[in-house]
Amino acid sequence: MSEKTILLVEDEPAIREMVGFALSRAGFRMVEAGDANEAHTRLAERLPDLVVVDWMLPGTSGIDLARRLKREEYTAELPIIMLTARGEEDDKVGALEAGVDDYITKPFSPRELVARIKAVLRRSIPEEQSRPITVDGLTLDPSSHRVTVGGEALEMGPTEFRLLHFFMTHPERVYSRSQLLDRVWGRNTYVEERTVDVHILRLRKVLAPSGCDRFVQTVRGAGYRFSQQT
Amino acid sequence: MSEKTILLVEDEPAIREMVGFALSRAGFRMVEAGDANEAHTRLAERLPDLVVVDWMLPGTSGIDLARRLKREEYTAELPIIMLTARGEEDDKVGALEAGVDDYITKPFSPRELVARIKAVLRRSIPEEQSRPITVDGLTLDPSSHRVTVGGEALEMGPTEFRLLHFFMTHPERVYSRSQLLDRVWGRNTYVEERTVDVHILRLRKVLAPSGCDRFVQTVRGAGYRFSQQT
DNA sequence: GAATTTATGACATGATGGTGACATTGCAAT
DNA sequence: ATTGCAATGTCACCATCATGTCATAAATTC
Repeated sequence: MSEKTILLVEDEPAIREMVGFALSRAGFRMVEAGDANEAHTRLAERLPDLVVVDWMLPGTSGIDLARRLKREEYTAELPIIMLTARGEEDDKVGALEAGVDDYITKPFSPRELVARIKAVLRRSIPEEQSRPITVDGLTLDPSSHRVTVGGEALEMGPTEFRLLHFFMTHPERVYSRSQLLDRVWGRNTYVEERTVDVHILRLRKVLAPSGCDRFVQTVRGAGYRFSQQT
Repeated sequence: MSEKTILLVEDEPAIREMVGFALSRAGFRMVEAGDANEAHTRLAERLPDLVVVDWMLPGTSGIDLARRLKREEYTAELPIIMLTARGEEDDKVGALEAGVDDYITKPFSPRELVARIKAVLRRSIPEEQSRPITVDGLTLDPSSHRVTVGGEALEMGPTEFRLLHFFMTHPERVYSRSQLLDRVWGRNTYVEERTVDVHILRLRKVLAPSGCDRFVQTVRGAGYRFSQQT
């Protein structure tokens, strides 16, 4: 089994260190973020297998972060474990509403956290998100965050990766620029529609040498489409 | 794209003016209401594309208004953006519970409001109902925005596509040029009736190689018809 | 054959998408 | 701090495409 990646969103360095130690000893790779903003940056770069979020965070609270993650298509399936303060019943209710998979009450032992992580990972179907997708030689593997064509790896930016990922999981269908912004960039981002063009261009440039750019098709007046047919 | 109408429910004239200016500059039409009652009157007259409601209103509060709108079938699908006071966490929770689509914390910049409005409008575009339609080998698939005959893709302009789409969903019936203009071009477009002829011609040219142009029939003195029969 | 209606080719104009360049930002290495 | 770098969003410019209109040819009706 490949090494699982855990994203820890926690502002206290002491807890970060403790959890980090426990996770690495348990064979997990850990990515850290000090607040919700940083968490989004990390998520855009590479999707972890699970997120551990502290309830109390500077700026956007952990619960808001969790809600946002569940709302975005790209991160909706991501399991979340929340760290809550002792005995805050309200927290639990809120957390469950936000679609959190499990929560741990502070103070907790590293051992318990690891156990819960394993339990959540076990029950969440890893296939759904991380199975590689192949279209006519072009393979995208979400778990290793890699795109290959004929064994050759392709280099691209995070946004292009997410764009291609979305396309390959939703082929043979036109998406307007607006829809792509919603579903690839996220609902709370406000960027120009034409920005989509530029990223389509960048994606095509990467795919061009292998000829796979033929899958990324312009539908004039409607948007873009990922299709195997000409 | 047609001009979108925004209903602003806000009691403070200063904010009304500011928002009004920002909206008109962004190409929106704005309708104003000072309280919940007035809002209902405006809604009865004409349904806007989106409602912006202040949390604090004289009489019925904004949150109650939002709840009411979501409860009524006529307005249930209407996107709502709520203006909340600074940092009132309770507001956010209540707003989300009431089915509000987004909320902005005062003070806000007009620019941000416009951005949010656009984002909400973007996401609330209903998924176009889209089952592929086939008539004797000729298939039109709205979701992939593609026309094929015997697996072979046909290329055509957006207007021809819409025209064919309309025809295939309304077969065996004659439509006059003005009816076609209304239903394919839109109610408030002003083009020559003869223009229809030209697009019929263009559509036929695309369909001709496969012989499918036989479906597009001229009914002299009446208009055009899409029919499987000769 | 004259009148009416439709088909068709050509064309100006506007809309749309592709593309290179650039400013900005955040991060990593120095 | 400073520098370098990669990613990203925005813009301006250009090529191409789509559209509406017209003039004229062809077809149909009387």
